[in-house]
Amino acid sequence: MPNTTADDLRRIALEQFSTVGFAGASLGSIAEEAGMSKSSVLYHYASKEALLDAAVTPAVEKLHAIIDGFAPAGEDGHATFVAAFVDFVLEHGAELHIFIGQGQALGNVGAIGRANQLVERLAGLADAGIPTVEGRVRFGMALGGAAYLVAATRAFAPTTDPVPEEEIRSALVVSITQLLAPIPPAVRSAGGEVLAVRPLSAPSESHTSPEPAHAG
Amino acid sequence: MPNTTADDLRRIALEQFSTVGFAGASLGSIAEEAGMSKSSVLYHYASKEALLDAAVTPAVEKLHAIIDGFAPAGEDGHATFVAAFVDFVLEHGAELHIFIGQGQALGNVGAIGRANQLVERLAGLADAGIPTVEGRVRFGMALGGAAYLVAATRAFAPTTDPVPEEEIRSALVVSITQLLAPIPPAVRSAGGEVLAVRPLSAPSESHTSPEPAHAG
DNA sequence: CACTTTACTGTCCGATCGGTCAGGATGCTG
DNA sequence: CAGCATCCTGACCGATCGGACAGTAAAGTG
Repeated sequence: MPNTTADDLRRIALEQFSTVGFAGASLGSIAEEAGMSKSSVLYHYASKEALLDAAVTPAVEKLHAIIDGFAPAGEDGHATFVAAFVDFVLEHGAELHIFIGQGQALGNVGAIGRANQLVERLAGLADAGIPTVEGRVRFGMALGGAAYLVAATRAFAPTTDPVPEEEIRSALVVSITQLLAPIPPAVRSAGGEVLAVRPLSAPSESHTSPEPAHAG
Repeated sequence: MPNTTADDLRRIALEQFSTVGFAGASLGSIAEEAGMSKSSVLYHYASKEALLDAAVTPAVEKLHAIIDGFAPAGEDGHATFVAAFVDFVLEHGAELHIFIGQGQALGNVGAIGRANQLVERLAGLADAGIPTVEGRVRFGMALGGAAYLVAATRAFAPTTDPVPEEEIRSALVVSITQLLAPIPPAVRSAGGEVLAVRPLSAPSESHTSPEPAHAG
């Protein structure tokens, strides 16, 4: 039953919080877009913060599951993790935009605080599992870059002509996988030049397949 | 003369706009941190928006110069551009955080509107100069990822132990350069697997040098 | 000295915000 | 029918915000 009034409000609030910020969006504007009064919004959600929490919680839980799935790294070269993460980014660009831009200021809101912890945990996993600073930078660039790319695409979408999502998805999977693949020190010159990276360990079908991988 | 009251205000405002958002920061809180009254802030800057504009303008102009320098792509494989961009990202993380998180909502403010145009122009250059969607995704991931990485590092800095900036700088330069280097279709398998990337064209000293490249 | 400029302040104002509250309409249930 | 829960509303309140304005203290400047 995803078509209730409460879900409409969550959806609308999510978009407004993402575009104009939590402080910038007002209960009145959310109510207006939903075609109801401010009082009605406060009937469904006890407060503005409760609305934000509800709007963001599903994405946070999904992200939690994805990061849980990251721990056993190895075997398939993060292929499952990357696919799940890319799907997540493509589906929850608005929430990511909120985490990135306002996570610091809104950390006292339950779900956002949890999202911050997830980011820190992911950073901790990277610190523990990736020996070099360059590797960790690549890790952060890959994940953060994907998040930013989707957020920016959302922001500037009306200007540029649309690119099929599947194409973006596979490009993201390929690029992230490449960035996550460790660079063997042997193939780097003394000056630090990257001379080669090892081939992707993911099978060629993995980023050609039209169906997304589901994480939750 | 960068130590005037007006510059203090710009600095304080920039940090608050970045962390709690433009709508979330108040002239009162900025005045308080500056040790003066709200009226005094409005004496130096005609309005809150004017303060934002002044706080962000130097970074926008620097970014403008950097992007101008991108147009003649080729020769050194974007090495100059990448070095300048990385320096910019490291120096102006707060402004980038504002552009990323609030550029959409604050586009009516002059400098931020110009920043948005710069992003669109950069995207346009990528669209025109990079034939494949994957290449454009890599381009966006490289630049956006670097920006996000620095912004996130700023946000979560107090938790993690500091990494020398030079190390991050060189890692960013290496990774971005690699992402910007086109993937010759020849060395890719039929399934799309990346089998190799061409070596960096930048000399090995370029990302080992302790002095940053200056763009303006 | 008088005069002007610079830097700054307290007070006030209208607007907007999040949130409370009492009540209206509708529909289900006995 | 009465009784009750669900959904929604307008009116209202205190707080906060950006900003206008008159005025003041200090520092030049003739």
